[in-house]
Amino acid sequence: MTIDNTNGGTDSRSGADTDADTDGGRAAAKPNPSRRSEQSRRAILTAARELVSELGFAKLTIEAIAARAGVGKQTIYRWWGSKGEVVFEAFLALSDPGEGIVLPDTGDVETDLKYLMRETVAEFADPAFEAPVRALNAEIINDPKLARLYHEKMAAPVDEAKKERLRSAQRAGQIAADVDLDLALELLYAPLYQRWLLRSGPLTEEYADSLVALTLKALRP
Amino acid sequence: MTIDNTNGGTDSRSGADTDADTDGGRAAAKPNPSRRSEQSRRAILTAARELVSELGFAKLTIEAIAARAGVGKQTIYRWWGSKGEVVFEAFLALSDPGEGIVLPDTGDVETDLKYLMRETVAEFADPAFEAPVRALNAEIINDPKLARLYHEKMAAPVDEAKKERLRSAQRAGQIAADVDLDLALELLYAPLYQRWLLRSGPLTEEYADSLVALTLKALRP
Amino acid sequence: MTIDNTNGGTDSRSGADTDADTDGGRAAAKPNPSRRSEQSRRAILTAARELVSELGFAKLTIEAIAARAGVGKQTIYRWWGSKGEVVFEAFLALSDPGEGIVLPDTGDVETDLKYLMRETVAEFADPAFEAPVRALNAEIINDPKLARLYHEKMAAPVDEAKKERLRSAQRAGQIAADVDLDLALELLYAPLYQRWLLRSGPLTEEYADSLVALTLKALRP
Amino acid sequence: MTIDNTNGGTDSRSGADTDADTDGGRAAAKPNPSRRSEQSRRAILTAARELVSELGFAKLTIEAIAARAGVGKQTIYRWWGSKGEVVFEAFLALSDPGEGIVLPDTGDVETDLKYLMRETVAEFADPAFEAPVRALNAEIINDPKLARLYHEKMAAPVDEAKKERLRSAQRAGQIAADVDLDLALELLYAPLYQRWLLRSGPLTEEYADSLVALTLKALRP
DNA sequence: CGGTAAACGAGACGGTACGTCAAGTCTTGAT
DNA sequence: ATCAAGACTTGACGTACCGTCTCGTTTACCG
Repeated sequence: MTIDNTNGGTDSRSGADTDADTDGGRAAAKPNPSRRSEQSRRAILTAARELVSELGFAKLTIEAIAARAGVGKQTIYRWWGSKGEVVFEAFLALSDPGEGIVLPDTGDVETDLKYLMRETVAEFADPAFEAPVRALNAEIINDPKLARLYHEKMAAPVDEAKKERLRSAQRAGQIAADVDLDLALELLYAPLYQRWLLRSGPLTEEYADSLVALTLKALRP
Repeated sequence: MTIDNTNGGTDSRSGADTDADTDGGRAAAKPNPSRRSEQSRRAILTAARELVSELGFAKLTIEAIAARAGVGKQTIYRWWGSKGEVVFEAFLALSDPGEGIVLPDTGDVETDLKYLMRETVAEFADPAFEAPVRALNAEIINDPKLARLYHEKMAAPVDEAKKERLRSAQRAGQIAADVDLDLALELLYAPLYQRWLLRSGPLTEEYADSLVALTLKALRP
Repeated sequence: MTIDNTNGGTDSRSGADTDADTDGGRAAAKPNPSRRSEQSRRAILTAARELVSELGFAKLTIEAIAARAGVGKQTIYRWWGSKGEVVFEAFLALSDPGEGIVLPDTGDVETDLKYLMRETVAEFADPAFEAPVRALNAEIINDPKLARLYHEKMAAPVDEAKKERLRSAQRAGQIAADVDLDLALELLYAPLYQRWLLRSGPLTEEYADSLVALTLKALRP
Repeated sequence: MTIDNTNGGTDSRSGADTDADTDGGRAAAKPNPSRRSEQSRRAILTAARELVSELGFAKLTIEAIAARAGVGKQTIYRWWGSKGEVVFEAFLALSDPGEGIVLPDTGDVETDLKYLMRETVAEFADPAFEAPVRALNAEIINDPKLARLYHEKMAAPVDEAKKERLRSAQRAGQIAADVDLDLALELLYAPLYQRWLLRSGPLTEEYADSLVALTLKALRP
């Protein structure tokens, strides 16, 4: 984890709105982040992570998080705006890779993509991954703010690494130079993700291979 | 979301299920579907539909449905196993097209697909469509049973129509004959759906066009 | 203290009130007393009585009453407006003597009053009596509604019995015929009650005797 | 209500107490009264007084006092043991007459007492007097320590002045020489006080007059 | 007269209880 | 027997204060 600044990351109030926040007269209190207990923060995040795995997101309660963390409920409400935010930050802390992500590059884009996609299929089959990620996605559907955070903090770094691999393929002449890489990524991953998330079909390695093959046909120069 | 009730299924209308069930000694009640009040059923479904649009799924309550429908809570619990089931059946009743769906076929698959995709983009931008469909998808994520029902009752017929159009394109030599049409459909729709559902990017007509163009490149003979 | 319910009183059993209340439009719910659970009511009252004795009124909580009574909090909030009302009704149920109170009448008013007053002194010294009655009085000070109820339901019958004894003394020529009996009663009891309630002095049998002697001097024909 | 704090008393000014206390090893802090901020003390007392009038004692909170006084909560907890103590000292500071109280003495005890009692009746009717005094009395009921303090610091001086007037009447032969003046005072005031405090009856000037007349009958030589 | 320990304002903390809401179950007439 | 109505137990909600515990920041005493 990178050294934290005052903001701390998930702070919901620093939302999309332009936080000039001169506070013309709002009654709401503004907790001072510099006095925040790092110990409590970590205990809450840990408890949240554990409980999501144990109960699933829907059955998770703020009270249970507070109890497990040995923390007053107010300490949660003071720093997070919803159950979703807590859980999201818990995931964020977990998944934070620290530095850059580098994907394998054997020189053959098809080989590498098939490897990546098979890996993703395997990951989706892991029950420890399943519950929390489903929970997060279900929340994202109904919470634009969370969606934005998710894409900024969690998806973007990974996507950037994948696009870097595609750029390398472009340089190698394996993919057309004028292809929109964002679109290309969606073509590759969205079908897979959707099958898993919405259970619209079986997820096998063969499926992953077919998907890569078909997509690469579209991307070829 | 909850495991299940005695009924064993969401579809309350399929009374002819496996209801041989002479019940050897279980204490649980077995409501007799033949005595069911059709009027109450419709009032509940209508109330559910209205309330999902007004409040969203998360803020929808069984009590509110019962109140709006002028119905006792027990009448809902008697025939449905969860909030999700009620709402799903409400959608189902709404979207039921009765008979087959036929998509336009001008002879040029690119034209037709672009039209279809632009139409989908427009539909996704309609607020009246937004709330309930997001709600349904959020539930599907965490409820395999609901997912199965959704794909069987709602998605399948539409998908079949789309595949029929692709088959027509295959016959016209515009799409390779050996393409897996399910996969093709996913390539086309999953990126669009994901952008909307998970808010991973802007949804424009240009995007739809690019998506069709790129996908068709993959499908070409 | 609390606003009020339509009933306007603590005694929930007196359904025959003046309940003209056609309800012009208030949104508040009106629970139907005929469906009330007598078992829960009694459990609540019993728990309240016990807990006041154990903890005192100030440390008594609605939650504790509900827990001890094996009852949901809502069931308390549904039928009573405040902690004070519950406790008051608990006392009321306890102290209800059913029928009329008759005080001893030896023919000599001084003897009888001294006996009565000494009895009162003894009662005040009983710890089981102390906590709840202090609690009730403390509430009465700040709650006019409760005060009215107290005087109507609990004090009035006892006072009437005492006045009857004084009337007997008037007939016997031991007390002036034109004395205001309410005032006489206050002269007798208020000093004693105040010493106990506000702890303004020691409560002894000698004090009771002196008080009776002095008061009777004032009441003599 | 709570037993006590280290300080041992409500009167924070009596710094010279039993403060030999060299403290052999207790960990508890001993705030040094000489460093106490007189400004904060006054702000707290003022805030307490205002807030009791505005909200009543029950709804008064330490936090509100601290906020209104512009003071940290700890500053209150450092010097007082309970809400009751703060409020009591606030009253005490208010009512402190500085020096001795002298009551009118026209030579006729009945005239003077009726005047005094009517004045008391008027005082009781003043809403500014009502809230805080009721609050104080309600606390006294459940707090022996507060009761003792009240009688010592607030009641005693006034009672002494009244007894002085009665002594004067004894000297003038208007009251029997052997009358217990404490008892006499109670006979006079307790009925009035009780009517007001427990709302047991209307408080009028006529009532005050009758009370004086009847009591004097008991006190006559 | 400058250093230092206290008291101070502020407010975050672990808690308890509040009064409300809804869940799902159970009971009572009415149809 | 199902229905509308709604009281019931349960449990979580989000809020208000509790009394304790740091935080810097004055303040006043003492060396």
